[in-house]
Amino acid sequence: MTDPATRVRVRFCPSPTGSPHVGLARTALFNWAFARHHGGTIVFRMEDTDKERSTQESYDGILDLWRWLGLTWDEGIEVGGPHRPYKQSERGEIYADALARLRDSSHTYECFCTNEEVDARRKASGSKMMGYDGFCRELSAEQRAAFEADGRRPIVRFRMPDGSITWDDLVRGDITFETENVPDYALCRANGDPLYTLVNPVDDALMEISHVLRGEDLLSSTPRQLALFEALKEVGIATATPSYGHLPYVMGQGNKKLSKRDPEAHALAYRDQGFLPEGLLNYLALLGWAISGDRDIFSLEEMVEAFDIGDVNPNPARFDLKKAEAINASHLHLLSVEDLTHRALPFLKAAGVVGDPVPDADAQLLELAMPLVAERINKLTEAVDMLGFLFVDEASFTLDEADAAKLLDEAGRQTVSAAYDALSTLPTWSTQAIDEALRVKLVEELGLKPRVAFGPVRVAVTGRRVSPPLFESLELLGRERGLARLQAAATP
RNA sequence: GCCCCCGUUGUGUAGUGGCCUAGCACGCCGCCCUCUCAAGGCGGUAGCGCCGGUUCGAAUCCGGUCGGGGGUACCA
Repeated sequence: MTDPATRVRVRFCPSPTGSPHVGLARTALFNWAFARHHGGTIVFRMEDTDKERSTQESYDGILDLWRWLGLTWDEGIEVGGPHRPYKQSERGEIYADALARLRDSSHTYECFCTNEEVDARRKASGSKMMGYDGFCRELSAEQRAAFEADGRRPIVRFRMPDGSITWDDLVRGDITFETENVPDYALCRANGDPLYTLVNPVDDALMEISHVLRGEDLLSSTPRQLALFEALKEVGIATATPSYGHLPYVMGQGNKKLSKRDPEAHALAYRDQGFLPEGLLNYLALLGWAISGDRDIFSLEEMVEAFDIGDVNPNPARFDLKKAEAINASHLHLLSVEDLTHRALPFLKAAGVVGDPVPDADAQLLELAMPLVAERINKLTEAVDMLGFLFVDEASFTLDEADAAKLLDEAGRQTVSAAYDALSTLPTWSTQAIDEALRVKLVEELGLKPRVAFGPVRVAVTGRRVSPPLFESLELLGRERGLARLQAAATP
């Protein structure tokens, strides 16, 4: 439970390795909503201590994602603040100092063991414990000298205390580990590089983080960090221990964690597919949280208002693309046509549907056409497929092969030809007039069922079986282009 | 193996001892609407892992069991 007297400070702390995962975005969202709900501060620091795996591309991708989603932060990379720098790769001296203090207070020791030696000892002793066995805890001067003479460079290990460690997890309640099950762990590589195990708690301490909301995958490292915090307080680096809350896993198909290999795991892909940030965010919020029993469409503001970390469900959540799309569609349909047009524009430009900059003629046509598709698209990219036929110049207009093959057979071409006859002398080129003329000719005179009558005409005019409404489309296309397409499709 | 977490329809969830013959949403199926596709409307499908216990009464509390997941790195 959050003590209102505690000022809330949370952090985003991604590692710039690979493309950002939807689980990472979900974690960021919950931190964001939690902090905003409590009027707290959000710190953004980049955990780039793994030089091997960190990339600039990943770093940029993470920032792009946060900006697209609108997950703002108050302190940290790009914006600065009292605890700079906010990239761990630039905080080497801070970690070296922490390490020195921990060593001087005997909370750490140097370890020369190789994994092979640890494994061999475990096998020999028949121990069930998998981690480090504490062999180097109390090394004699002779043993050290022997290792050093052997050319070995030690790593630094944290000396876990005896007893048990319990914390009241914000989403799971009391969790207890016996420290005998938590081996001494590495804080620093043999080459001197500090590890996540050290830098994450040290920075949380120094940046005065009050609440750590993170993935369940980090749950079992919490006792180690809690123990480290005690040591950090002793040596004057930490003043308080943050509260921890472990968010449920985001699972993929079957029962495995959604991995980077799964295409739906990549958060930025949703932007590129034409999801709305509010749509993705809303869906992500549903992965472990609900605003109420009978509603699942809500805005970020509503989420901030209602969010309580204690309501988060600890069960792992399966990522369901269909539901994500449905949620996104609901948000899309909530948009005004102007807003929708504005948002779809980048996709229309990128696909070459409209010019860039947008010519007046394109803008005017778009204003008329967008209302026709607004209700029938679920993602912004679908506007491209729906509207392309209106903007393409006649020379490059093509029919979808499969659709044409299916509907523009001999009978279909005759229907299109009849449609041409009905429209070629139409006095007024309007939706209503086109509607009436085609119905009289095709339905009444030829006796065709409406769906049979209009199918071929639709393909002739829009190029596809799925399109905006036919009569409106014809009106927007204009008499000349509309008739030309009918004529072209009527002849094999 | 050891440690930890989790367990409501296919999926996400609501549910904190009686309002639950378990609600909502997505999905799926059917119908209506209909110029296609959507949207919209209506209806249907399917669930408290299991076994004990506590209680007048349990999805809700307790114990056990089974199942799933994660951790067990000089990754984060």
